Amino acid sequence: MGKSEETRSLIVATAMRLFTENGYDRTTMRSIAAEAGVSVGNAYYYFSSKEQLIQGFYDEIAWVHQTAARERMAGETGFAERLEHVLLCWVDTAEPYHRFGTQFFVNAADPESPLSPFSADSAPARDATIALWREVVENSDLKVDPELREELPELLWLFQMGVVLFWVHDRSQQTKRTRMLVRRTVPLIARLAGLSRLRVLRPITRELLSLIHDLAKKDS
Amino acid sequence: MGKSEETRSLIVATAMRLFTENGYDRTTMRSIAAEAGVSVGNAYYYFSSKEQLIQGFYDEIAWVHQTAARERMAGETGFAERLEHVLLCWVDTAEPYHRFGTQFFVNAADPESPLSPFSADSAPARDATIALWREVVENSDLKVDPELREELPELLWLFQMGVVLFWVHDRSQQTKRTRMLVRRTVPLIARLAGLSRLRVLRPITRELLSLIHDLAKKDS
DNA sequence: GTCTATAGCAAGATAGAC
DNA sequence: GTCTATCTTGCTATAGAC
Repeated sequence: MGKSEETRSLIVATAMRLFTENGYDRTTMRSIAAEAGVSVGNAYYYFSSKEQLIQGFYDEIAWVHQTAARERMAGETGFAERLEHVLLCWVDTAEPYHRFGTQFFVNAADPESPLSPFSADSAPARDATIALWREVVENSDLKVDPELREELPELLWLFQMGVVLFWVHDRSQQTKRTRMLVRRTVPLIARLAGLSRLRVLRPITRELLSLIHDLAKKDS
Repeated sequence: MGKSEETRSLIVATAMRLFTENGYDRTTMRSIAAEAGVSVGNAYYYFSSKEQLIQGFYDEIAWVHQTAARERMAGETGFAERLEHVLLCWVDTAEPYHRFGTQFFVNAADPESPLSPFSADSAPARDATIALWREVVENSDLKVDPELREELPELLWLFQMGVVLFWVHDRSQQTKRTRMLVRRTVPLIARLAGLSRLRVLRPITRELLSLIHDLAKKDS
């Protein structure tokens, strides 16, 4: 690891520590620089803004979650069970950062921000997560409309974003409410996915898939 | 209108203009004050922060939307039609502010912020909007499980928040994509609501209602 | 209670020297 | 790559006019 890399990661690590200790807003660039033993200008040499420091945090949490989730659902074939494992695993992984994590995800809500989960910059992280969801579906015993099956990983990623949004607003102890949300919506989703082939629901399923397809088009 | 009211609305109007022209971030309190011909101190006398200026914007847009929406769905009894009217009416009302509106809704995403649609400060505006949704349901010909009917206004408000979230990220011309989303999800929602009494879906409906009920509890 | 003027702080960000 | 000095801007404080 060159000097450059070293300074960079020193700054990130210091920032993460101060963020967890004092919160995002109350942690100043000055204090990060001072604590890391570098100048403010140097910190800005590596990170073009305070927000940019957050990307490092995202990548790490995503990485930890994916490894833990794969381990946790290994051997399990029930779709609902796999779904629940992955989501609860995320809640567990993110738990220590909940206090200041909210600040982070607020910044991520800005569509212009490279930190947005929908942004081009987030594409690698997003794709990696969707790949995880594809594994959830493919190695499960789920019986579902083949076309829906194809779209399911992306839809589950979207649902995960919804869970994150709920989690951000969750003020209960140990984010119990988010856990409840997960535990009780997961069976509903699994049930609905299974029912999607039913005669009465078939047209709704098709129209939903067609809509998603049309919305995904880059033009229009 | 007294002098106080006049100054207040002058400041809001100026701020709105500058926000639309230059964006939220690039508009400084100094420039707002200068352009409105008041001192910075005076601006802060009326609005405790730059964010606070946004609340005025919210209130105005909500007011305009509600009046226009009531007019637009008057006489219409079809549930899906009424739903579509109200949502498309919102998209129309918000259209001129889309460019900088995103900046606003980002601030609103902060759960700690009084600007959050879930905050206590937003309760009056939220209740007014939910009341509008209650009218949508009640004066329609919708046949639906009575318990679901009771919760429907709040659920529709939540759906509206989802539409807003989509709208914020919508970069298409005249927010065509959001309009498409509305036009095509509305029939699905109406259909699903109607089907909620079906034997296969009944348990799902009940469980969903029970979950919402439990999540709404303040404790836990 | 409404408003001006001005000085100043804190903190994010930048310029330019080395 | 790194630093010091400086700028910008949200926000506060004060003192006083009407």
